[in-house]
Amino acid sequence: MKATDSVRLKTAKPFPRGRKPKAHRREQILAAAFEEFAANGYAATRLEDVAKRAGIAKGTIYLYFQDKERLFRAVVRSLIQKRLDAFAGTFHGPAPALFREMLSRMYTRVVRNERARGIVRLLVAESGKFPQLSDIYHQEIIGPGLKAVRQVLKRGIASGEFRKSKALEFPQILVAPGVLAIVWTLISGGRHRLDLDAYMKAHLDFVLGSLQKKRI
Amino acid sequence: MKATDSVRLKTAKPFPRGRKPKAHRREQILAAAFEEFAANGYAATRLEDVAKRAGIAKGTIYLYFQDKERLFRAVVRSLIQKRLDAFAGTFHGPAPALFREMLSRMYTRVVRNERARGIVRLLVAESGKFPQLSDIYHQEIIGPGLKAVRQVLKRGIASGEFRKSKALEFPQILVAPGVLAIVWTLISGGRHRLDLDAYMKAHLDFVLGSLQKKRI
Amino acid sequence: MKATDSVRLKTAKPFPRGRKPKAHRREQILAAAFEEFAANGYAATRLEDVAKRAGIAKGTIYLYFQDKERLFRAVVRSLIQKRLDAFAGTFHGPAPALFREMLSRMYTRVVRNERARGIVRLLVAESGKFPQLSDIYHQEIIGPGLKAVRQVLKRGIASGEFRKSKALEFPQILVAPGVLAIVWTLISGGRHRLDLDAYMKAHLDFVLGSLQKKRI
Amino acid sequence: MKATDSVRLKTAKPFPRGRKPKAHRREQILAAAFEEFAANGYAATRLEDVAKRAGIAKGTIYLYFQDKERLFRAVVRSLIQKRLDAFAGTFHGPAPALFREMLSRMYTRVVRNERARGIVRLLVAESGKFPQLSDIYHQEIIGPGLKAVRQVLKRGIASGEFRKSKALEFPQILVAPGVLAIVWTLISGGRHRLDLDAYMKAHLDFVLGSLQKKRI
DNA sequence: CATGAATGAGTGTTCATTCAT
DNA sequence: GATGAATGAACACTCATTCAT
Repeated sequence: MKATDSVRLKTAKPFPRGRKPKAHRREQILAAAFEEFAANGYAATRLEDVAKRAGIAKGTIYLYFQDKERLFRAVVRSLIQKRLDAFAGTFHGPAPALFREMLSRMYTRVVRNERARGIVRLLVAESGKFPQLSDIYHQEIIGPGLKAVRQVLKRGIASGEFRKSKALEFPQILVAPGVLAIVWTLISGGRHRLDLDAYMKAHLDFVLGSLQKKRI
Repeated sequence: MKATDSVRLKTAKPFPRGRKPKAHRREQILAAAFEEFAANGYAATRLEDVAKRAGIAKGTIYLYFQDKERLFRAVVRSLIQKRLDAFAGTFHGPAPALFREMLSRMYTRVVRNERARGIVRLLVAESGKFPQLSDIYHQEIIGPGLKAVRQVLKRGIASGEFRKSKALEFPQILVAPGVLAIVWTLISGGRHRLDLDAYMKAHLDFVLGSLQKKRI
Repeated sequence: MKATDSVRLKTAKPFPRGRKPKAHRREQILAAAFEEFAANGYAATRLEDVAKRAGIAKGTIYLYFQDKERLFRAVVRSLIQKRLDAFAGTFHGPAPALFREMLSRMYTRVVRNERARGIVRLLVAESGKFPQLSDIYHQEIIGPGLKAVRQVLKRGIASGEFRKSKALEFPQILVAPGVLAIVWTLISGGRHRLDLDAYMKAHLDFVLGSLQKKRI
Repeated sequence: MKATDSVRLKTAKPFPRGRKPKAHRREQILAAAFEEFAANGYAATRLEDVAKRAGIAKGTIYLYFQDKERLFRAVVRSLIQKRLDAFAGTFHGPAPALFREMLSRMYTRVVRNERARGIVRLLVAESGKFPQLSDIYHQEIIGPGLKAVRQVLKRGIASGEFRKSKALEFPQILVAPGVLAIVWTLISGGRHRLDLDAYMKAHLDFVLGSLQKKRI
């Protein structure tokens, strides 16, 4: 069972009319809306489809959100609730292993995560119309993420495991193959699928190959 | 003899007509359409705006394209007319220099090129609705591009300048920072701008750092 | 000598494409327009199709007719140019034979004539929007036609060949089967075709059976 | 617009929303659509006018019908719900009286019935674009109707009241004056009105005059 | 609270009409 | 005269939003 998108579970509540508790209804709508927005983009998403997916009536959405745009903003906000855990600080071990662990998490949580890819699609597709979208993500996700990468890098340099690298200035470079994999997956739609296991290995190999001091 | 409801005729008012050469009109529309589609996405683009941008009337579009979707497809097709020039084959020099040149072109032609970024935005945003979109790009651009990268890599390995690398299997990894830069630029909209000169240097530095055999 | 080509005096005919004389062009358009109007009705007829059928450009129509409605009216007017020849007055023979001849002409010229059926279709379809359409036809065709029928009937009664009949008041009744045949043909579109020869015979038989005094 | 029959809908009430029982709404639209289609033909009918006549908003139509064409087809189908009752089988009396009764019904139900005349107008005007239209009517109305006429004729012949007639083969001929009256009424639009009472008498008189064996 | 029928502004598309060539 | 590209009003159809139930 995937934790990623629990929305598809058509929870078989035996309630004939018994509605879910109100707090849940809002989440229900947000989840459905996210899937629709991520799949079709803002403009092409019809609230009717969101309602259908959420298993409610069209008008019900308006009991929880003023209009389509507010719903979209709420979706965006709802997506960043799960913060990155302070990573580097809690891990004690060799920097390469740390980096490996970090990448592994990135692939599991982001690259392989349909929900996360949907967010990236929305970011790319809708940041023109909704600039705050990217602002939020820069502040909440991208910034902290890159900071964590840089910390690992720093630690590796400090410990002598890594050589100095311009990547300190642009930690994006270290994770870029992951981003490419996301974009690739988004675009290909399954027709030119990457072997993500091998790809991640190559990614790690390549990055460590550049960071680590070479044998004699 | 009078018709009962001849009322519907609201004679159009005069406006300069047929001033542009006909052959140019189609390109004009394609260019305007590309800008609108790239900026707003397929669904959110109004043909009226395309027409306005092209400096023509809404109906004129339909003289050149059957409908909105065909216009979109035509735009997509028009974007790939400039083929990648056969690159590696014509260049004779050290592999690192070749790679540097290749990257430099990628940044100039793609990353720094608003048109190219627009294409990427369209690919990400619309490949759900228009799968052929990505198929075309895989075949025409991405495939040949990666092939070129792999050739350079191969040549470097053959000449002993590069060590063997898993990147041979996934040449994407070598250019991934460029892709990230594109996505970054698309998302940021100018608010978190990358210093592309420094970034490209870091990219090159990093990649060569991984590919090249190290001095003692 | 034809009146048409005696007028050429000034114009040295520099026509590169050698167009037909102008008078013909108008007829050409009218003919094409009639076919389209009769087939599709006024509203559903596109001037582009009329032009195509006439083998000319769309704009050319406007050199001969102010607008679609005037074209339609001109078509209507053009259709009644061939007057009914004064029929009963010129024929001298037994009334039944006269009636037979009259019906025969009706079937040949009207019922079997696609053009005439097209006119009927237009009358039925467009007389709501163009009331004058039927006025013209009442005056030019239907009225004279019925008058002729009544004359034959009168003559037959006067000569003792026919008995007195209420059909004198409503001569329509005598030709009604012909009208039905027209409507039937218009509606059926070839799928429930009437055997018009047999049908006309039955029509004549029936009408004469009612008009003629019976044997003992 | 036709002032003739818009009278039926007196729903001038500007009620905001959802006031009518849902089941009724569909009939309401069908009725309004029929009147518009019958008056203007398919192409010239605007759905906005249908909506206005039905006292609803344009979009509401689309809650009940997929598009204009489906609405049209539904209208056509709705028009044939009232079948001809099995006529001849239930009537026991002299054939002439039976025929008189039959004609009387025809005039009351069809010739004098604006709705029925509207159907005929649609048949004539739209059977080119909608061939099924006439197929349906042939099967449901015209065929059974003619069969009934033929039955009466047969019975009269069997009882010796009628003489043998070619009309057995073409029962259309017996009712043709009724069809002519419909077409006449459709075309005239009230300007050359037939005296239908007298006309029907003449029709009956004429037909019986042909069918019945004559005195001595 | 929830519903979903109803609304009507908005957009894609057509086509009568114009006019530079 | 003849052309047909260009125009823009008009109309079919969609969908965010409302509100009586």
